[in-house]
Amino acid sequence: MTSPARARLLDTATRLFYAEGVHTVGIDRIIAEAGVAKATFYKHFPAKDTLVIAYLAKEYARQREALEALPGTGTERVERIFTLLGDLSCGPGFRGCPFLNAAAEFPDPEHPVRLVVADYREWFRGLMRDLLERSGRDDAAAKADLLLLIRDGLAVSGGLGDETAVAAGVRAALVLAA
Amino acid sequence: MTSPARARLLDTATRLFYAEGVHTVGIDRIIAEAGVAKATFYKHFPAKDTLVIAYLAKEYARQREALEALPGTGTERVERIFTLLGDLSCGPGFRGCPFLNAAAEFPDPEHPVRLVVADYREWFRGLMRDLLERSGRDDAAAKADLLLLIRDGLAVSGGLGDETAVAAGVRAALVLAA
DNA sequence: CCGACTCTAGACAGACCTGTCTGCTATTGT
DNA sequence: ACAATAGCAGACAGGTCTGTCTAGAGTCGG
Repeated sequence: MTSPARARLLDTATRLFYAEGVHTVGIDRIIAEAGVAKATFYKHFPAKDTLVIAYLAKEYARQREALEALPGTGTERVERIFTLLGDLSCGPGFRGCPFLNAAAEFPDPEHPVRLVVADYREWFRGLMRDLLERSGRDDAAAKADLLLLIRDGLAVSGGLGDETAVAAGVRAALVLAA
Repeated sequence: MTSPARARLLDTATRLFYAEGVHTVGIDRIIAEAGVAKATFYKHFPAKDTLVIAYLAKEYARQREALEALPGTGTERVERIFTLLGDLSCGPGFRGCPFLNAAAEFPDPEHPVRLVVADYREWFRGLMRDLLERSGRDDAAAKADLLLLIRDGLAVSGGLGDETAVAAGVRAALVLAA
């Protein structure tokens, strides 16, 4: 189903979009670094926006798999998730949340890119609420909202190289889940 | 010292940069909406980056004045600040934090734009720490880190139209200050 | 009244952008 | 063997971007 050229395009776009932003990276550069002809690119992706959406959708699926595959149930998994997020946010090559970075470049809230971002956030919020409820926490919905907000803060702080704020956010999330 | 043309340029740039992003708004549009000739623009701002930095510096000064002029001392003012931030984040025309939005468009952490963003965040963190210390809170530094992270989360959530997350963030900040 | 200064209007260069199109080659299924 | 498919290479059009430049109009202090 997925051709090697398409996969190379998506991988290259993922790397460049995340590292340098969506608007600053042009099609020419993506096809050059992917080693793909321009006509081939436009065969697989009718427009650049399509590629951006594919990039975010793939990232969404990747995170979903990663977080849902973590061991533990209920708040135990919440703790694992935030510990992992904190480590990633301080790790090399971290440049913030791909969804938040993309949203900052697409001001129109009705744009498909923004809809993927909204989907991602709703999924994360629901995951938090389910895990909290599974451990019998009251106010699971409100706590899930706060965990989502802390997640955003971790991504921002990590992307700006503020490791002490990341540590504070992880601690707060662990307290909230405990 | 500041000419009317320069002020008009900066005001127009502030409006457009905040509403639509830095890279998507071109010089031509700014000078057209400001009613200023191109040569005049390049006389006041040698390059577009200069205008971006002036935009952020002015926003920095504006927020600094606004928050430092709020009544109350210590944690009382922290509470006022986060209540205000929460209201603004849910208000009309809110499109996220101008510093975080700009940072997302400038990946190089050494870029002058990023340095202004870092300055702003350090000021906010220091303000929080001072206010907490003034009220005799222990772990003022750690709490200030968390308040900064919550501030980031408020801006992100508000910018994405997530009012419930904003409310959760404000509640958490008030609890933290109490 | 004059020289310095600020501003307007807009042409222009050079680069870069997206997206289309034409040829050509290699592979693969029937 | 042959047709269909996938891909490569690159020219091209039409637009937008930043930044420079020319030419002239208005203003104000001395």
